[in-house]
Amino acid sequence: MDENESTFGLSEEQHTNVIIHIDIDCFYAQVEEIRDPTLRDKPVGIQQKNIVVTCNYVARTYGIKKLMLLTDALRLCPDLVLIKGEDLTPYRQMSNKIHSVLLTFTPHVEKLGLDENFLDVTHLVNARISQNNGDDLNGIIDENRLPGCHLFPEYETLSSCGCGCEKRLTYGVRLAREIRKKLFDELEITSCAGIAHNKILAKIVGAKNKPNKQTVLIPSCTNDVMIGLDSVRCVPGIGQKAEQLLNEIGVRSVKELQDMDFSVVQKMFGYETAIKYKNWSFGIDKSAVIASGKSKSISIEDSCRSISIRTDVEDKFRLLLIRLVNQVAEDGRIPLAVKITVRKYDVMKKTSHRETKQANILPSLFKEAGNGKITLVDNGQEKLLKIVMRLFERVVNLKLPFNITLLGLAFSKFQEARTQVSRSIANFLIRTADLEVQSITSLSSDGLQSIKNYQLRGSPTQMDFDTISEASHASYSSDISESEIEPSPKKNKFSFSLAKRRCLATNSTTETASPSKLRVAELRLNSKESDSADVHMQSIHDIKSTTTVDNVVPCVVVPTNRSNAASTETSAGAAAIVADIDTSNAQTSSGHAATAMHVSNSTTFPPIVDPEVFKELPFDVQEELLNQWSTSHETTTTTESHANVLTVKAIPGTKKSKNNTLHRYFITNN
DNA sequence: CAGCTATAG
DNA sequence: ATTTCTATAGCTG
Repeated sequence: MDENESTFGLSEEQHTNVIIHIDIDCFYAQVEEIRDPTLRDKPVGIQQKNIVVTCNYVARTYGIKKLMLLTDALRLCPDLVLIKGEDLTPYRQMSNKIHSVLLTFTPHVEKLGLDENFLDVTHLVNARISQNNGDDLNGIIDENRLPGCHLFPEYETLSSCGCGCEKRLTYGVRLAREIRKKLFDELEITSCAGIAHNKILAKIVGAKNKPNKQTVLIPSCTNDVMIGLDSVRCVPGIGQKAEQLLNEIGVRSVKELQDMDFSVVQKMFGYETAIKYKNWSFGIDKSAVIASGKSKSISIEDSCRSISIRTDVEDKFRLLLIRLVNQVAEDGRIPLAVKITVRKYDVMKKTSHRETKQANILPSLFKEAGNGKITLVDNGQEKLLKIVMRLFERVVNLKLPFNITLLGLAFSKFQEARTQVSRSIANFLIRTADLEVQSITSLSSDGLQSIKNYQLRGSPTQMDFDTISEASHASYSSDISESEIEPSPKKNKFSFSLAKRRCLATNSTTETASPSKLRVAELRLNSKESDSADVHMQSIHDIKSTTTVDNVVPCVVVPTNRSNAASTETSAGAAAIVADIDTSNAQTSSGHAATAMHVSNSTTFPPIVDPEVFKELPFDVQEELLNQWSTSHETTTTTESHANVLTVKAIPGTKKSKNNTLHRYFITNN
């Protein structure tokens, strides 16, 4: 079979899904018009620096376009009302409200920027079809005989492909109307919608009729839409670079991309990208609507003419930091990394070059502020600013002249705020266990997040949770001024091997009887697999598929996503692990502190918990902890320790032991 | 992992 | 004169 036909050919894709793309009309301008309704009949431009980034439709009648220079815009329209829009806070807030409204229809809502969303309404449509069997529908044409409702192509009398897509899309059209109506009724927001059987087509077709209109694509006319696009650049996902490359070999239209030899596309972009581009050119898009979760980073940046002295840099960073911390405070999660962005002035006509540096930061810089929000601790701002300036000095040599045209700050690696329980876990662990494990963060009941965040941080002393990170850090870093920066990954790796060596040594000499002195440093469980050989991360998937090692494998207890019934319906994996533990060993002199064990029937403890300590806790705390553990512990592994940690037999059953990266880690380190 | 690029709004 | 302010995914070392 010809690959071109089978993989990229026309009418390859099924029409079984119904996707709605929602695009808010002139988003920034609408937000401003809602704040000040007198703006509605005036030309309004949103200004960032000396650019009019967007404008309302009145302004567009003057010929004002997005990203137009301020001077050009004013020349076209001297009466243009300009609104400063450099701070995106009001737009972000409205964007969140919009997202919330959309979520009342379906959880399958994917954000694209502040003003666009994809909704996968397939399940809603199917539910309606099965409920009333389509009896209340007269078909897609009738459904579109309402103002603002369009077909693409407009003249088309529906030529059904016989797959039932007409009925599905008819309900999709109706849903889109309901969605847009709700946005208007509740938020006074007008929007455009595109309805189609995949994301790319929904987006493209939704732009056919604007503003405050909606358009549904007749699936059999997919190729008409694609061929009708002005250039390959109009295909969402094909950006400037790809367009330029394609133009260089004479490919400008979508049709020309369709007709390109696949091998040529592959040579230019690689196999995966070539497949995507080829498919897109035919209007085929197999990507799913991915529900947008919380943001993975929160950033802020400010461009400027030129900053050439250190104090100006520091002042700018301080202002950025204050604004950024406010955003993070609202978010409620605690960032574990900070990143700076610097754009140096250069006569580089190339891409506006940005340099970034990031450092890990300690969660103790933040504290809870109640109502799910957080704030900086008392001296947190100065400490952060110090870190930021140190990062800056890694980018810019202050002894040489410099010229900065943009500064940016970002927080990332978010962790759920410390809860009462995790605090108490940390506290009793620290005070009681001679095990030198200092903090366990985020043992929330949110399973997935727990997996990502569950980490054992190395730290040398027993102290109170809140002060420990600073003190602990002193031992990692010889540089005092760096004391708020978390050990970098390299340092972590370093300290880990150090710790390992130390515990081995300890072990073989005097302290054999005190195995819990093991320092577990920076054993992070990441949710993504990494293939690099020296990686010391272990994804939960790896662990789940960990198996079959015929001998003994090092393990660490990890939490995982579980239902609340976990204590009774213990998974096979967890049961196997617990059962395989040498319990006599566990309860006696060595290794008990790091051993998973049973308490009262089938409840499992994390290995680091001393049951004696546990019994001392208030009953409600006990209960909460047990509940959390039962919902979050499914699979079990433990660090190898040649005596410090009890070794546990691997889970028998699955077959991918070679892909066990944790296992590999120990092998490469031994 | 950190840092950079491409993409999108 | 590809500029503004963000956010994400993917590549590379």
